[in-house]
Amino acid sequence: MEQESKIDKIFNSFVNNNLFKDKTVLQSNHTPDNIPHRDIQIESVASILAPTLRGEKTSNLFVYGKTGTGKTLSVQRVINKIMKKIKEMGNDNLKVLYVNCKLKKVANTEYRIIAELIKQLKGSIPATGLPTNFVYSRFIDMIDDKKQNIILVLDEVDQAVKKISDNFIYTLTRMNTELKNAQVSIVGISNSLTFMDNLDPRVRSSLGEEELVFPPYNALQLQDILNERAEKAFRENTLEEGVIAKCAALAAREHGDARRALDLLRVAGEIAEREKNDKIKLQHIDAANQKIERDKMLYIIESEPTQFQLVLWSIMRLNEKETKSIFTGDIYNEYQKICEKTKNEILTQRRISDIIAEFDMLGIINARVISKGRQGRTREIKLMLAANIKEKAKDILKDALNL
DNA sequence: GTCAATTCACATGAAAGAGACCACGGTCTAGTG
DNA sequence: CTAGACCGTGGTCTCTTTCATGTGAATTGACGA
Repeated sequence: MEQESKIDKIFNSFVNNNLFKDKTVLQSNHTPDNIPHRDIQIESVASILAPTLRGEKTSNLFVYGKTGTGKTLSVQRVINKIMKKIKEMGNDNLKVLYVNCKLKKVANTEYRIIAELIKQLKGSIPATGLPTNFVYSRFIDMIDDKKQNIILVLDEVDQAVKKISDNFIYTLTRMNTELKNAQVSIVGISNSLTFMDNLDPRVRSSLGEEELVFPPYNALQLQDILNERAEKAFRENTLEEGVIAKCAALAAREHGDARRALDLLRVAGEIAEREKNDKIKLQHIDAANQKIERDKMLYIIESEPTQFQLVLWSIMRLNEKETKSIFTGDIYNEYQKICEKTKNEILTQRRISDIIAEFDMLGIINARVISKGRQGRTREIKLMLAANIKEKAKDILKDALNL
């Protein structure tokens, strides 16, 4: 991995000999040496997790913050430091297990989360086919075979809880009572600030022994971050005046998402490069902003299952025909017609209702539940795709559905 | 005109089924010594 | 005798159906002024 990134570095600097010096610095998997404006948070995390150095159990920690506020990065930084320190001190009674609950393949269900944990302990467990309790006890056996401390980092727990239910966290927090030798501390990381509120009180009290909030970056802080990275990423004098400020301003509007800011800068660079410009200009940022939005949407649409695409196609057709609002019933009728034409199986209205709700979540449509009095209750739906995306999306759907 | 009851067209929830996937253990078969 | 092929059983996982319940305001119809 590390070798590969080095090779990338070389290739990047030779092949595109104009703007980028090292594009990897701007990519989302890059781990910077320095995390600006997060000193307080990092210190807090460090002081909370410090007892592990003496082999004590730490309080469970819960970290909130919107995407791109450096939560994962900061926690990982502290943990790396701890591991290093532990190694210096010469004991190996500490293990850190990190699971990202958002990654579908890795951890979409209780079973898979535990399976992933076991895998990280160098154990092997089949991807499916075993009873969940069995996997649980296997995990407990594995960590309880000697006296040791386990730090369990659950990234994006809110996703897992939404998918599974909160009693799996409860089980995890309760695990200590079953363990004779080992001790487990849990670090939960969540994007949602309200996540804790609708949690079982038992879970809340045990998981939230310590809480830490990562506030969004403001535009100035984002500028610092961007400046630092841009220096490594680009050759000298490739940034036009105000480019960084603009990136920062745009990203600050998106709840201070640093990852977004870096993406903007990188994509802007790529666009400028493709245009054979020797400088990144302000207009490239705008183009990048649009492109990111557009690519994201199109990618989502493309990778959606057939039934979802059929529903979206129905919505788009209605959107063209009708100038008035669209309602669930209209969509279902249109959808049925299209299914018959394309010889697809017709799902029930109940299901379509859920699919529509999911499109709403994705931001492709905007659905509002309204009551039309005697005409019943329904969703009022608006397509939220910009005109240039719409055309492209239509092509994708036509292609995917053989229309 | 006013007020409460009614009613529509879905929303929203819970539970359960279908079918794909997989592990495990047992049985069968063919190849080996 | 043993390795591998081939079941049957029992588990998970995702998508879906079925059944049940909820809901907000336009409409209705009774009522009184």
